[in-house]
Amino acid sequence: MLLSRTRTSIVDIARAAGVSKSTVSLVLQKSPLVSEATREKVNAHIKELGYIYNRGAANLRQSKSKIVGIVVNDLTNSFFAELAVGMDMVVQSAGYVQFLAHSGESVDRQREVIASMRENGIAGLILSPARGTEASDIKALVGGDIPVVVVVRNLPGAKVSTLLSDNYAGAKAAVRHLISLGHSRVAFMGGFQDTAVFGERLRGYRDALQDAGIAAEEKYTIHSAPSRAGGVVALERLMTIPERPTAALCLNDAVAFGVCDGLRAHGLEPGKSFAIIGFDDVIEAKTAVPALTTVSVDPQGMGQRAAQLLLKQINSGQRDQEAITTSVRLVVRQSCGAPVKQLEEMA
Amino acid sequence: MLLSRTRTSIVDIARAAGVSKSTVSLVLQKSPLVSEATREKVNAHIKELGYIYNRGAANLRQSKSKIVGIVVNDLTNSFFAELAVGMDMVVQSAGYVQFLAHSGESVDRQREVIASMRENGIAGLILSPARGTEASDIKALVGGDIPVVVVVRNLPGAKVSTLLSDNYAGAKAAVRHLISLGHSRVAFMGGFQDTAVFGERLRGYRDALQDAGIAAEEKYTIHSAPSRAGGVVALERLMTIPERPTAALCLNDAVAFGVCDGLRAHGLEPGKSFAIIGFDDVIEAKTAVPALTTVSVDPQGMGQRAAQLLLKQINSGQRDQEAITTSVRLVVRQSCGAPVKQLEEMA
DNA sequence: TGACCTTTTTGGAACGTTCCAATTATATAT
DNA sequence: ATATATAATTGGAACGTTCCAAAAAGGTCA
Repeated sequence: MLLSRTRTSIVDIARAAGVSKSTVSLVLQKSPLVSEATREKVNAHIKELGYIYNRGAANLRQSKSKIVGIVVNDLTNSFFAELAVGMDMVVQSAGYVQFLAHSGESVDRQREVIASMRENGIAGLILSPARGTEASDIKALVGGDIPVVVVVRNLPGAKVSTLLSDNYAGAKAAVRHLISLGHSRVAFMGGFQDTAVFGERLRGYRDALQDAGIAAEEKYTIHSAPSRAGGVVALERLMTIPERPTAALCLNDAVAFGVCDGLRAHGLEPGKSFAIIGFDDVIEAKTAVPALTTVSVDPQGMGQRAAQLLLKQINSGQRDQEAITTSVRLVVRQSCGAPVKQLEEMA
Repeated sequence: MLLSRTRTSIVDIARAAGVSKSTVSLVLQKSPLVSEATREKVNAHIKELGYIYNRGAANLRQSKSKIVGIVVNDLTNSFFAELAVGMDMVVQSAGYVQFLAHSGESVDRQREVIASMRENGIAGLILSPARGTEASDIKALVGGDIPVVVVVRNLPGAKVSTLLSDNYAGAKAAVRHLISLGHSRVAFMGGFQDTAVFGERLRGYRDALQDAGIAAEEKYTIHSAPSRAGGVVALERLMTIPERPTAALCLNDAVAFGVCDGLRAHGLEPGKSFAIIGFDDVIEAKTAVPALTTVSVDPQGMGQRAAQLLLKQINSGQRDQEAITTSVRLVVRQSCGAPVKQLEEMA
């Protein structure tokens, strides 16, 4: 708990170098006011005494900080881990540090950790909200005092900036591609219906079918946990329905992998017996066998943009909300790939 | 950058409640010295004015903090992400917050971020070192001022506490199991030889062979990046060698999955045509097809233990180093599973 | 030399808290 | 009522910085 017996401060250096603490402060700030000679002398003593700048004291004096808070709903999901890494990159390069915490989809935990971050003086917050977060929750936590950027999951009604991927367009493009390959019985697999992401992707899926004059069968939409295990479960469900689909758009890549697992367990070959498209383009997507056709979201790039947006707002002091949707693109690989004739035969 | 026009402080509350700032401070600390009546009065004003405790100011006064630093070499690797989540859990529950950063295996970045954390007043540090980190590096950064716990990767010579998994025993058990299934040509796949983890697991692999009276063939040790993509590459290499092995212990699960991918690309069936054992037991291991036999390390539990160890040292002020190795266990699933006779035929 | 300008340096107040010693209020015993 | 113990409250210094106004140190020029 003790930070040190009492760590060496600016006045220790001042005393050692025979100058005033103000001068040492100026040296630390690389002010041009101080003469070359004293600057060197002071720097020598700084090095010698192993001085460590106390940014907390400076923050107190200046009523500002170079700390941002990042709260992510699930760090064990590699999509969000990549997102966090992207943020980390730009935050670090800007000379800031981050409190980075994992809410584990718990709004309680999220509330606590945001409160704690605020007490510790963050200058801004990036939030990938836990499932079930209300717009009013964050208003209560950060009442417009600091800029907030909400990413990935929309929080309708919250007076904050948002950075979302274009879920609707991505899903639509994916399903259009499946249709162009000749599929007409296309499922939408995975996810819980209470999330905004699910809703947007489902809408894209439906509209693509409708545009092609295909009626969207209710039974072809199969809910499950948005995870690999959930994908396995969803596939089991799918196998039981009559007029079984020949292709599926999955809520995300994790579900898609689970569906692949499930197909194999049934002796079916993903990409040959059944066409699959994922969503997110996690790193494993391209090395998996078969390589996963998916909608690429570039989570790392998204994290970078989110952090840039936040830093911009911090530095400009501007608090007006900005809503950005980042474009996505369909990456065609093997999992959707076989000629459709063959698929029809096997179904 | 601005934390607020000037956020409401303890004296604002004091003024509003008609008491002294000292009293407000006592209320905040839940001191029994203050009477019930004034406590309620003060708390009411705290709520009304939307007061936010300034922990930075308190830290300054007390020369201590409730912040820990966590630096992880690669957050996009789900093993390390789980590790971080484990730490997050106990850190948060203890009322601390964490600076959590990703070094991306760069020692430069690692150095910078640790320096930055120190300036921001961390009370302790947990480090999963970037590849190539020297013991002297961390001595330079934290000269015994604060407790440090090094996890996962050993840093021989560093005067810090360490928490490592029992790589040697795990690898040995895995190979012993393969031998008991009848395999005699066993490969060790993946990883770079300059890391401590690689060395320890390799040693376990060799000793298990030796104990069984099998000579360890040099050519059966195949280096590659410790990733899924690396596993694919390693398998390609393996396919070219004469007297091809019938089984392999992989450096970690990521490599093992890559090897599975590679086998499939060659029309071979992991677990049937070739036995595979991974290391780490990441979440996907049990849902993959075939389910991966692996050495379970429980990264989340390890993260928890690491955080507990650090907090203990912070609170006790003790700085003597403690070296813990956490035990591991072999989890037998399908990927190593088929009867050996069949494997021999196919090889 | 003194007057003036420029370059460097410097005390001291302030940021929001804690903590100590000292003070004031309240209760209890005589 | 006074004395005394106990409970509750308080002012002010301190933590390590920054920043302002002001002072000191050098130069230049008449």
